[in-house]
Amino acid sequence: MAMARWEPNAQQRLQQAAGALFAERGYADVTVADIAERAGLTKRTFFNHFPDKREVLFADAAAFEAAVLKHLAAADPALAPLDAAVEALAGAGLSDLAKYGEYAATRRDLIASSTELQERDLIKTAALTAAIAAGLLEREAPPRTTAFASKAAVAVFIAACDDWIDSPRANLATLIYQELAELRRAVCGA
Amino acid sequence: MAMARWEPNAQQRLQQAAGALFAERGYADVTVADIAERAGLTKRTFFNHFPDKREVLFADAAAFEAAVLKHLAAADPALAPLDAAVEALAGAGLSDLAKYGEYAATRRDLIASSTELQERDLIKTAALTAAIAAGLLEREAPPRTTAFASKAAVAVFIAACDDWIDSPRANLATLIYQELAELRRAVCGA
DNA sequence: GCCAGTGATTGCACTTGGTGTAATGACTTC
DNA sequence: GAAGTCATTACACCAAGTGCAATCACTGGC
Repeated sequence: MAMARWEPNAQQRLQQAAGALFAERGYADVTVADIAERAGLTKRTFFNHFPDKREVLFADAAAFEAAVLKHLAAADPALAPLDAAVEALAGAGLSDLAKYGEYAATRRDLIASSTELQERDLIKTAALTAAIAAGLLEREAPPRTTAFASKAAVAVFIAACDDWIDSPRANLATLIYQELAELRRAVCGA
Repeated sequence: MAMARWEPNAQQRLQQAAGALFAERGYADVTVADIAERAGLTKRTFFNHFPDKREVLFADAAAFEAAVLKHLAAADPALAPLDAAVEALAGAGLSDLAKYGEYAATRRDLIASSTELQERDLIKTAALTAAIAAGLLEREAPPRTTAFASKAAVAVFIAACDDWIDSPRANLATLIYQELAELRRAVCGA
């Protein structure tokens, strides 16, 4: 309250405060009031910016989804649905995910520590999958194909991201195509 | 082993009360106190039987998972991981899912109406997927293969269940293998 | 400089989900 | 009939989330 009440980046400040507090005490032992207080705001203001406590960790998922859709629309029309989806994810991941840097591992561990956060994570990737499926529909692919292809692409992407977090020196695109090969082996025989 | 203490089926009564109330007024407009009252119990007792409000709709997921694992352990060791997983899901689904009958559609619509319930549904299928992956590991399959094969099998099973709900006269096993063929087409080329 | 307007922030009261703890009730066993 | 067990209950409590009205900071017109 001693500070000026009108600092410009409320949303971002809340995200940073939440990230710091979660890293210190864990997700469950941090209250929304705590987060707001560290950001110099109030609980009520937190809920003006985020619909619930979990969402503060998933705010940029929408931007990533938009990036994937943009890459998907720009992908070579000759590509098969699965390949187009994988390429779109790779393209968006290379630019969008690189900035996460070392924070990615912390974030992954944090999500893994709370079933609440896992649930939110799952529904976010489900939304991404559905968006990709819709994007594939624009490419004259049959609905069932889009459903399976989008799910497969996202599964490959997530597996590759996990690989990348464990060894960040590797090239994400390379990891993605390795996992894609693994998927094809698992699904269509050795 | 006292069988009849008070009314013996508190858990079941709570599930039925919840199902009825959710069908009447929707998930969001029913409170836990409402459910408990209709079952002749208290809010506190509800939370003695279910860890939270959503879980009352997913109580039998554990039994289904156990059934799948049993079928998986009994599957032909010569089968490829994906085929073994699909067969296990088909076997468990045929016996366990048939008694849902017409309630299956209501339940699906209810879950579709609430993001809270979708999240819980997603984490339950994720748990099932992980269990299947662990079961496949027992069959000397490499870890990455088990991850992708279990995810693919569950995706196929869910797609087939959706088909079955829309046309319950069809044979679930047939639908499953049709969707499996669709998946292979989507992942490994036309 | 004064005044109205806009939008972010806040205070407050309230509902609901969920938990810890101690007490009560019903039923079994000795 | 006393002791013991276990489900149920009462009660108090915290945290998430919402609706609503009141501020606050800053904008522009005058």
